[in-house]
Amino acid sequence: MKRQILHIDVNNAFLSWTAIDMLKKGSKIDIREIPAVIGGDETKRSGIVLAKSMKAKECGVVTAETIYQARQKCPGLKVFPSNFKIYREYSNKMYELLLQYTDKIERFSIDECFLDMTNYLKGKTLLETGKEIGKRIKEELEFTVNVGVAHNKLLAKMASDFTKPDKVHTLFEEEIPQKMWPLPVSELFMLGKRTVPKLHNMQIRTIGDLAKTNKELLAKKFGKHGVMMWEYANGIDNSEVKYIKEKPKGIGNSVTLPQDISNLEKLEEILLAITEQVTYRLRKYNMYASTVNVQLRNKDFKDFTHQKKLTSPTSSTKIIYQEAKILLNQMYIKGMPIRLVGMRVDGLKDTKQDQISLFDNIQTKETKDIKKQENLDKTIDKLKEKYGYNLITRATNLELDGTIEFKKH
DNA sequence: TCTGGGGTCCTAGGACCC
DNA sequence: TCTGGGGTCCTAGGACCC
Repeated sequence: MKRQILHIDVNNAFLSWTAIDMLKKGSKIDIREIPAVIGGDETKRSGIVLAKSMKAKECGVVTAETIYQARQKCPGLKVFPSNFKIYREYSNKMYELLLQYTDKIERFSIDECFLDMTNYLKGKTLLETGKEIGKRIKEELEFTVNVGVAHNKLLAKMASDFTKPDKVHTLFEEEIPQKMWPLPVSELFMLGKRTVPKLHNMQIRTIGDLAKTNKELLAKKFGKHGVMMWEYANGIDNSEVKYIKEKPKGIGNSVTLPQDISNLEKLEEILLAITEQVTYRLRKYNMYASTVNVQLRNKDFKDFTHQKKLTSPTSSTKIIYQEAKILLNQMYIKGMPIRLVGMRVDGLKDTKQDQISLFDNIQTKETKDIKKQENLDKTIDKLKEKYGYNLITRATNLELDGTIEFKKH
């Protein structure tokens, strides 16, 4: 039995949602109707395009390019800041609406959902249901979406990416040669800027070319990735709609610094601030990390990472920071100008799984200290929740003078 | 005033063990 | 004097997504 899958993709999500928010607050202009982008702050060296209006797109503005480049293409371009708090609200509103159709919804990102409509169609066709959803979102939530209609996730996602905005497209198996194969191979999901040139060298230019390429050849050249791209090009995808929210496998935070820093002590302060944010989120999940990873990016955009597996999983800020600091010191070459500092924890577990349980009531001084530290962390967390994240930080963070901006979760 | 931040998954090489 | 090979764990880096 064929599965019935819909993919819902909000058109220019960040820009549309900002536009609605501005209108609600009395703005006279709808930024969806002018050349506009949502972008980072150039003075903080994070000036890239996160979303663009149709008018900006017509100038040739693309997502993820610099605001500087976008302005060259589009003089008079208006730039607006992002606001993730309101994006989450609109994302949730859409999710609530979609729940009226099926409870098998995978929130693929803040602005994309997969719906498994198998056994939920109530006499309507999948296409009719997709159209109804698009219409209702437009009428009730005042933004538009593209809907992809297919029998697996890959094809639904490819379909929702056809012409935009406010469109519903089908991509059933028999439509693959006509609708998908003529597209440039770069349009295929999971083919990025590194792989596409390699395919071009093999004279593979369209998705159809890729579909007709020998699978074993691709497997030999690209490994698992090669098998996957061949299957995708042929419309094969058996993956399930993951409607049960999965626990995170890792949590990380990184900051691009307003200016390059070549001072180790300053880098350590920043690392501490980032670590506190990461371990706070870790404790909110009631999880424990088994590896610590530190990332540096130098002024030439070269990335360095060092990681270390811990002897036992922990959520303690102190222990994780101790490890992170060692990694930073191992990695940092004296005098190197650093553009970005990041840290993340991986190998997240629900329990500490350490030796305490094996040895029953025997508690060493060390395990008592860990317990003490974790209780202190929890107390600080509660204060942060009560008085706001920015007010409660360790003394050393105060010297940072606002260089680190925390997101509230 | 050129290039974000948060994720997941994969690969390759070295260490180590039997 | 000849100098294995398979398996697993750990680490660094890379590719891709939104």
